[in-house]
Amino acid sequence: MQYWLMKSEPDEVSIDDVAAAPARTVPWFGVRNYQARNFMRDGMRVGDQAFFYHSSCAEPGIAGIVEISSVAYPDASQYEAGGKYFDPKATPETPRWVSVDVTLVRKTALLPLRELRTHAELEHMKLLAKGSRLSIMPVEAGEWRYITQQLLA
DNA sequence: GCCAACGTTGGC
DNA sequence: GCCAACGTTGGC
Repeated sequence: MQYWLMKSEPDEVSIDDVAAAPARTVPWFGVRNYQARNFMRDGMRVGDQAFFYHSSCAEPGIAGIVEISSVAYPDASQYEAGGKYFDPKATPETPRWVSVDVTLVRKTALLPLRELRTHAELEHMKLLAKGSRLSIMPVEAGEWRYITQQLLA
């Protein structure tokens, strides 16, 4: 069992959007970074859990917990000509980008990035590293436990 | 809106 | 394969 953190702009897909989706499940689409893609494709297993993180918004932070509910499959948005996520080099025969499905476990009170930064126990989190911009990253088991038990209790 | 940090592209 | 130029991310 691996733990993850996944960033989404709430203007695009928020934790409430996941809660409102059929079966509380949405495809995670639009990842266009190879490292993040490889985490989805090679690292994620059905049943893994992830922090759902709101980024690029007034109050960035952890907004809930989701579970990975599918293995990786081709991201449909890469084929949508004219769309924001279109990739002219991707074809159905040789897809370049993948999605996984995520299912809501629970929405939480927002745990702001500002707050995360104040905990010495979390100082090594990849999320908090200077210049870190990855949209999908692994979370250490100890960090996961600390955040879920002490901060999202 | 600014800008630091990082990733990608493409000429050579 | 180098690296400058450019584009993107994302907090502030």
